[in-house]
Parts: sequence; C-alpha cells; structure tokens
Amino acid sequence: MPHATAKPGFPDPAHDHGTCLKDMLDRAEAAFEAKGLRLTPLRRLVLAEVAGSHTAVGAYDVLDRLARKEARRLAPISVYRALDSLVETGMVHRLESRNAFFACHAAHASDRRQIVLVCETCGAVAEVAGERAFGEIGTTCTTAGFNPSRTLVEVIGVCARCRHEAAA
Amino acid sequence: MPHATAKPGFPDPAHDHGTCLKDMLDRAEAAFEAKGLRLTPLRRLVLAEVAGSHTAVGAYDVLDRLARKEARRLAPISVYRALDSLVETGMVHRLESRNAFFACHAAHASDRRQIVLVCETCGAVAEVAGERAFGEIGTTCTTAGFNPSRTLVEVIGVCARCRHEAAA
DNA sequence: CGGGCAACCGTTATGATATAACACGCCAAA
DNA sequence: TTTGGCGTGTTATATCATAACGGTTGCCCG
Repeated sequence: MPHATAKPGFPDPAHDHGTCLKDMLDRAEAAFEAKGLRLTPLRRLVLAEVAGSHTAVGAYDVLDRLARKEARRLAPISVYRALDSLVETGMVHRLESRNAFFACHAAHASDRRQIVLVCETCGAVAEVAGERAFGEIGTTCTTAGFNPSRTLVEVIGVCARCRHEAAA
Repeated sequence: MPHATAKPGFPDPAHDHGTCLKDMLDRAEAAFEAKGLRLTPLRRLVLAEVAGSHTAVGAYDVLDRLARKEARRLAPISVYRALDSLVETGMVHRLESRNAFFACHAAHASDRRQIVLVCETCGAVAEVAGERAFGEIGTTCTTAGFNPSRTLVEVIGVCARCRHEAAA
C-alpha cells in the first residue's frame, strides 16, 4: 500500500508531490473551464508555486519565487489577480489568520464546510470535513437570528507528526 | 423592562452605550491589575475608541480618531502596542478576517469558546457561546491527531435587525 | 466578415496594515 | 539606591493589497 497517509488531513512527507501537483493542474483546468475562465500560463505558474508545498504562502512569497525562476519580476497586482482567479475557482483558499494562501487538494463542493488546520511547527495546512461543527455553528446562528453567508473555521496547533517528533 | 435585547449577541441600538463603556473600563481596570499590567491613559483612550461602537475598527481608524480628539498624532506603533495589551488582557479581540479589532463586552473566561458574528450590513460584531461547535471542532481535531492551541470561528452574514429592515 | 464585449495582463502609483530598533522615563522591588 | 521590567516616543521600514488606465486577445453573434 504505497503512499498511505497515517492520518487524514496532513500529507505524508513521503508522498509523491509531483503527482499531487499534476492532479491539481488537471482539476484546475476543469474548474476554470467550468467557470468560463482561462487557466493561463501566469495562473498556472502561480498555482504551481502555491501548490508547491502544503504550507500557506504569502502573495509576495509567490512573487519572489517566480522572480527567481522567471528572470522577470511581476507586479504585485498580477500575482493578486492570479490568486483571485484561483480562489474564485476554488483551487486555492485564503488563510485569513495569516493573510496567506494555500492550495486546496480536496476538490470539495462549492459550499465549503471544511475546518482548516494549521500546524504552527511545520507550517503545513490541512482541511478536514467539518459537517458536524458547521452544523452546530449554523444552529447557533439561527438561535441568534443571524443569517450566515460565509463561515470561517481555522485552528492553529500542532500536527500529529510534529507532536511525535517533539516527543522524541 | 428597559433595555431588553430581542436576541442574544447583538445589542439593541437603543441600549445605553455610556453604561456599556463604563463597564468596559471597570473590567479593564481589573483585568490589567490581574495581569500586573497598567491601564495607562493611552490604553484607556484606545480602549474607549474601540469600545465606542459595537463594530470592528482598524488600528488606523483608532489612530485617526484619536488624532482628531487629541490634537497630537500618535505613531502607528503606539496604537498597536496599546491594542496588543488590550488583546492580551482580553478586553479587545482581533477580527482576523478583517484585520480589525473589536471590544469584548462579555468578560468570558480566558479559554475563549465564542463564535464571532459579523453583520455585513451594519458592521456590528457579536460573540455568542459556541460550546457545542467548539466541542465538535475539538473532536474533529483529535480524530485528525491534531493538537489545537487556538481556534478561530468567524461568521459573516446578516444580523436579525438588518434582515428585518431589509424586508421592510 | 467585423463589431463589440469580456477576460486578461502590463504599468504606474498609491493605500492599508504592521513591526524593527533604539532611547528614555517611571516605578516598584530588592 | 540600584536594578529591572514596563511603557512610551521617535524614526524608519516591512508587509499586504488595490486603484486606475491602456492595450491585447479570443470569442460570440449579427
């Protein structure tokens, strides 16, 4: 059973990230198509940078990395525009608590009910299904007479792997 | 029954905000004392600005308002330092999704298990108890082998009052 | 065909949010 | 009375994000 993940959410560090990335690009192709948008070379580059790791990256990180690879330096706005399109198509999410972006490896539905886990040790970001938690939040909102349009759940902590390493 | 609130969470617009503010300052006095910190004039001013409404305000909003009232202009860092101390004592929370700050009118325990509701129409911010939701999130984290240290739940939507007004 | 529209990107400039680094005064505890 | 932590001022800088305008491309549709 190759590439098995011990726990849901965080990736095994031994996983084949090349495959990971290729899958992302395939899904992106479809997602852009579905929205009548184009997955242009620029967007592809930005997506590749964001999806290059399982951590969240800032827009200017993307900018710097691309500058190194591409020899030309993009304007910040270009990166933000690319990121906007990637967020809009659901390929990338924004990590609000850090003003940063991370790739979505899950292809979840447009109604995102995912809990975002952020490891403060290794920086990895994972999404896990949060149906029950989101259900409770919805109930609480209803009780308060509040009509939610967007719900954000981000948890900062330590992932299983880092905790085990710390114990060693 | 004066000053009754129709729904928990959001304040009645007719409530006596002067009392509200005074209560805050009293609680602040105690909270700073308890942490061995001082509620200095500067911190008091910043708290008063943040607590002046039930909406979230940016650090530079505070800065601008104080500049108008005080005739001198503080450096941004001074406001941020004051805000840091207010956040540390729990008098003010940060609204991560907006890079802004709001006053905490609840005196909840240091382990904050509150859902933050943000009305996108009137800008008001309310906190409501989220025991069950936080419980579910905790369970999900455990399942994922994740050890949480800080959990953030922010819901953007429309409060009861604004919804009723929109219907009119 | 070709007019028009929407998406896309470049360029320049600016706005908004946040912190680094260093100096000094205050005050309370040793 | 020395010392050490807290609080603030000052200056400079880092980091995050968008406004406004112009030009190109691709595609739909008359």
